[in-house]
Amino acid sequence: MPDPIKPVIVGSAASARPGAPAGERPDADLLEGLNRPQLEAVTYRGPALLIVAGAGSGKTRVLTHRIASLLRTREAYPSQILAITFTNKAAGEMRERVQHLIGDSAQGMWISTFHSACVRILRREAQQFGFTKSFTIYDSGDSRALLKRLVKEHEADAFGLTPAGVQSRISKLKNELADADSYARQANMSDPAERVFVEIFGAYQSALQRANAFDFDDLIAQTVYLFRAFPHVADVYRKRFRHILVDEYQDTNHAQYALIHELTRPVQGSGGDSFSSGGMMIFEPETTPEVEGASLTVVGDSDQSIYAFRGADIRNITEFERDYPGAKVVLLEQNYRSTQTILSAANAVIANNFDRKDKKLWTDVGAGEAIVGFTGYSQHDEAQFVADEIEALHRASVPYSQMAVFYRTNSQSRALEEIFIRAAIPYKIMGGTKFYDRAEIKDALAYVVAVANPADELAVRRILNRPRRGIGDVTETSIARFAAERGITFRDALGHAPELGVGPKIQAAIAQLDAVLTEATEIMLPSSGEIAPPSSVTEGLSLLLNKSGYMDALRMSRDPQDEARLENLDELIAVTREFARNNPEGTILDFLTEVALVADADDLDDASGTVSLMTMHTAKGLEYDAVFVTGVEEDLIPHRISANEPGGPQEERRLFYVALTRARKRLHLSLAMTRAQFGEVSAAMPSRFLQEIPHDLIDWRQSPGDVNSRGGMQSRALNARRPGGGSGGSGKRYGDDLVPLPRREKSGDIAKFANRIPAKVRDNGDLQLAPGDRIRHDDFGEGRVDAVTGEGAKRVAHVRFDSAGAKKLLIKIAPIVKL
DNA sequence: TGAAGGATGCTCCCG
DNA sequence: GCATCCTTCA
Repeated sequence: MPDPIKPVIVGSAASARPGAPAGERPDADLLEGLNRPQLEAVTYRGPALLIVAGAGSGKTRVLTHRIASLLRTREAYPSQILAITFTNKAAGEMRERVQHLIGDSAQGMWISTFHSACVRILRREAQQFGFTKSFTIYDSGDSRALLKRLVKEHEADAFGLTPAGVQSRISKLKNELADADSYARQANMSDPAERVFVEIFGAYQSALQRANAFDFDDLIAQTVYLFRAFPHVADVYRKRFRHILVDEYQDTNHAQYALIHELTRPVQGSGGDSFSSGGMMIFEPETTPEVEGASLTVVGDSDQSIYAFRGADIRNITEFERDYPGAKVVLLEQNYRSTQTILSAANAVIANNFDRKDKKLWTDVGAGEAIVGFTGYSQHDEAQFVADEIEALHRASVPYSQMAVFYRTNSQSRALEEIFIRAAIPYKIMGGTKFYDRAEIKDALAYVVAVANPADELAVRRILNRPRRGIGDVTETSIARFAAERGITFRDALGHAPELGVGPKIQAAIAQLDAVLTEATEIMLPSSGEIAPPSSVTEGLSLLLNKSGYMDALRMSRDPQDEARLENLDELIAVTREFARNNPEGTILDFLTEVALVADADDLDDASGTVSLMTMHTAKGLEYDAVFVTGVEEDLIPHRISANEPGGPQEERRLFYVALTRARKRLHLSLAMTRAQFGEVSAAMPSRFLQEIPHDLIDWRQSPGDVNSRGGMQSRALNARRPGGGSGGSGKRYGDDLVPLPRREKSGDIAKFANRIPAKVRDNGDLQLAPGDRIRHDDFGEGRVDAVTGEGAKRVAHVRFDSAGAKKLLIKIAPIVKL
């Protein structure tokens, strides 16, 4: 069945070019070497296509070949293609691969993330609804800072509202396309905390508007709003994009879903002028002047959905066929990445999720190496093992660049780093402490923003006293008051230093800052109206940093860290030069967009011969010959916080599944028996997920049992039955009581798991539960319902289990029965 | 106004 | 264990 295919025309594909004889398709070379489902995914033509792509099943290949095929057969102009990827990096790679396939004719496609695509649209259309095209993009730090001020002003802490809490609620609401007004209508306004929240939400939104700024969530939500409020604007994009492709569809949230929905709507042909731009499409002249909706291709794998915590809605993919009737579904189940051993382990783990459709990945590359397991006494011990193993593999000529180390939380990287430095292993941390999150970089960018978008008060306030100019709270308030009285912006108030009623020294400082900003504005946004060259970004930034005294202050400082800060600023200047090189037409706005959306400085170069360290989330979409999954412990993976969220444990299992399936040839699983967190050492337990892997797949160099009994190298180890909670009075530091293993019925009994895998998605229908009801859960046992919240498919039962404690469960799919 | 020092709380994941 | 916040004092 997986036999490589000579260009075979599959059904509907032929209709794409009725005249072209089989075998002479212009895209024939693009179809070579594809297996049958892949071929179908590339050549199917129709309004909607869902490609269910298991891990490593070649979906990037399918997507790029599909795009290339559309272009090659002249079914689409490049400008009619919109491809959405999950990260900027993925977008860059996809563009490169398409270009490689069809050459320069790929120019003009939009291949980008949701956020970049929306910024592009908003920059063009912002003036439609009260913004200008030079709007600022607030990252989560910026909105946090703004909310902090608002929470303080509204004295909301008295109601238990924190900036972080408010921020995450607002973010969730925006992902659901709720705004302050619509939320207020259905909120319980008799609750004072709720009332204050609504006030803050409203104030936050109007502050953003005043600052001519969007936060991350707004980029999507406001674009949807724009399309809905101004159909003629939406029509422009509907006519333009005839083929929309979305990768990682399982991780889209409701707002993103709605955006795609808006874009794929048919165009109501109010004006007949529209056909010129879509010239390739042929319409029956006698039918109504309506352009049919764009063709939509989505690719996803519900087993790899790992962003529910930030609003991703797995139903977008599971209900695709309902949303797009007549949609074609193609399943890619052959894995080309991993060995059978790795796949078997991953399959066994994910099979424990009760709310999934069964799907089996297979490969024909053979069993390969056993999975290597290791249990360290401490996280340093574990890190040492990883380092030793990496060295051994390197000596066996596995390049460093083909090895990666994953962990659940960023804080785990520190121990690894320490050991790697000592072992002289070249490594690089992906993500983590972000370059653009550093204070000095944010300061520098705030200077640039103050020039590009003077309405952005937050940015101007940020640089007001950086470097120290003796401008404190008092002065800042008088500037704000002056601005309010005169009805001018905060930025413009800086130009009136003598009228502010402050001391002469401070007047001079303000006037100096104003002069620097004005001078930089002339460079980056010349008043003559001509467009400054991209090199003006470098020029303007250097001027701002030098004439403001920012650089000098760092140079004079005796704080050793300030030297590193100077280097970072040099790095930023280098980034602007690079930007100018890559974007001959780039403006200051393009530059700011790029740095706001490319959050990590890691896109630089991966081929540089270093081991990659990253979180399991960051690992999505990547692959390596050798993978080390570290910290495979309870409370880490699954993470402690996930236990009380509906669907949390399942999401953690999917995350672990994603981590395992990144490995091509070698997989290492490691954990530590003790882990230091918050400065204190505590005992750790092996993750329940370890037990879900068939035991004969793991070769334990040192199993939890070994560490437990201090070297009794019996392989009873992990799988051994534990004496029930017994503490066997050992005085040893790593005695039994420190390392209780998760409860287990019988050693080696995989069969137990088999009956937990239902053939289809579990569905309790509209099971009714009320407070006081008793229920039984497959995993947690019996318990009593305390409350029921939510509506429809999202109803959640708050259950107090007799032994497992309080949990929240999604009533529709939880493995529960009413007693 | 700003430096120093202590108290606090936090950390799960991302564009 | 660390960064950030807050108070205190010069």
